[in-house]
Amino acid sequence: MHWADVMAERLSRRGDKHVIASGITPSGVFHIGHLREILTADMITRACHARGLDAEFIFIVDSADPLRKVYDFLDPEYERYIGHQLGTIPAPDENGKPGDGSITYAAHFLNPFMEALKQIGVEPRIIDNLDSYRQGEFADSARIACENVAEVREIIESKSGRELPEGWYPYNPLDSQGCLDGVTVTGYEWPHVHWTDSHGESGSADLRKGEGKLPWRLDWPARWHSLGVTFEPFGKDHGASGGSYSTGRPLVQLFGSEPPEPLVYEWILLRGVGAMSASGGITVGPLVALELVPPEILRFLIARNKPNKHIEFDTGSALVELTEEYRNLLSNIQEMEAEVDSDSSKRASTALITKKASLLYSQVKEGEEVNYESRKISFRHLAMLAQIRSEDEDVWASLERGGLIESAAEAGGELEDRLRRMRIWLASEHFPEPFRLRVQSEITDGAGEFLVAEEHLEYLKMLEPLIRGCEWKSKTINDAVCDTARREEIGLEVREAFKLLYWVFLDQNFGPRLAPLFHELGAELVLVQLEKAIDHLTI
RNA sequence: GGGCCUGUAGCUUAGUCAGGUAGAGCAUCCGGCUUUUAACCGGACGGCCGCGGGUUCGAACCCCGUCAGGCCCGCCA
Repeated sequence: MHWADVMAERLSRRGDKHVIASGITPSGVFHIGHLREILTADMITRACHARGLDAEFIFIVDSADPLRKVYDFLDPEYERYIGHQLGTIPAPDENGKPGDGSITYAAHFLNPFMEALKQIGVEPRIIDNLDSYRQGEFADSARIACENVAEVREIIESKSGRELPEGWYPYNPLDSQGCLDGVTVTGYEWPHVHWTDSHGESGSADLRKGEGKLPWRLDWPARWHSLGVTFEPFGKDHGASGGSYSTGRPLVQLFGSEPPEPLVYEWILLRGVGAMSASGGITVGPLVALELVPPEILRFLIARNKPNKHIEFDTGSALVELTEEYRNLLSNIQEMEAEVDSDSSKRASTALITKKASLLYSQVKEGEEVNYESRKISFRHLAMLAQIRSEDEDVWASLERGGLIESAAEAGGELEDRLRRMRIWLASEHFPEPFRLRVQSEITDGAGEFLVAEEHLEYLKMLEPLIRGCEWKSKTINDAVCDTARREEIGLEVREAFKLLYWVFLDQNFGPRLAPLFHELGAELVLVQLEKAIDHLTI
């Protein structure tokens, strides 16, 4: 069974109504790792729906979290906002300096991510944590915490094995400047927490009005309590024994609710770099990846990997492999289905069911049939066409000739979208070099090693005038290349001729159809390079 | 110190929760196709399932131990 279905099954034993939560702090640029959090929750929500459960997916934005430090991408001016809540401070401008405040720090980083989520088919109910505080959603939990300080302290200290500092209090009031740091709680009397701050000011925070917040280890269970969360996936940082999930369990019970079902997921690692970090600036944004491949590929990245496996990712070869695997699965799944039936092993049928589910959960629209349209056209093929054909029409024509599509009309929609993204990928730094056609303007060492035989020179000498004189069409170019090789006085195998030309033009002994490539390169460029090859052999 | 996750073919891995002959993709090699879509089709090669014990008629799977890698217990998904 697919991991999302396994989880949904477990949830169905718990009840029929579920609130599936997911939360992220918008402290910096969102990255692919955050996508795992969201998509894990999204897919399990869908799996719940598939088995008739009433499940709602909510995405909690931690806008109430304070700025911890001045990250590398921020100007030192942000020093004065440390300890201030992300939903109350200004977004950085393009230089990392605090902006004019027309958009908050939290919204600045959240908005592009929301756009990516929309494209990727995830539309959760958004809950702004700062708003929740201001609307008093946490008042109940905060009151219980403040009335049971010793017990809360005991739970956290015993579970985490960590000693809390002397003045620790289960509620952090905002100080006179709106900062959460350096505030000392001096007393509590519902609904107020009294405090003094580092500026010598003192005051009272109303628990019902968001004049402060719960520290993380209480904030989390308080959300579970107020929203009735029954399931939440979280990164392994929270999952360790003594981590915030294990202290959250008894705390949410203290608030009067049952803890949600957990699911710990592993990190996505940037190949050759390590873990991604929003605050450390090592990221691949979901929007960047979305520019390069269709959204179902990114969903597939999450769907095909079990949550407890780490994922190695990059925007080059890893994306290519993923794209190819998706396509291969599309073209094989129906065949596999036909083969796997009653007489198959349990193993084979389990594998099939899991793979089908991976495809299903990769579809952008929930419940939509798997789209098989693009299965015949591989990444390699499309990448090659996109490189030698600058006009989309020519790409469609080529696909049509190859029998990969019925007609150019079929190219609309998804294929057109794929090609568009492929062109962006090609133009970017992310495109993997081995797939890039490297059209040569000199005779490379590799080509030089190949170009040794007398026939090679004869062939090129005879080809050159034909190329020069022929009508610049793929057909005539191709005829010139092949007919020349076949002439008796040359006696070169056609295959050998192609190899020769691939070496001269691409520095490798194979390549895409040569004639369209020449056509695309233009007569002038082709002739210059041919002459260089002739010169090389003549010396 | 405490805990979590991972370890299966050269690489990526499925199968572990419900024990029943170890599967796939990529790569490699061979063959087919040959006015060649680095395509496509067919085949081969390749695994003491980290290691040691135990339970069982039977273990990649369950139990105990052990080694290795990654990570957490400081609010980085």
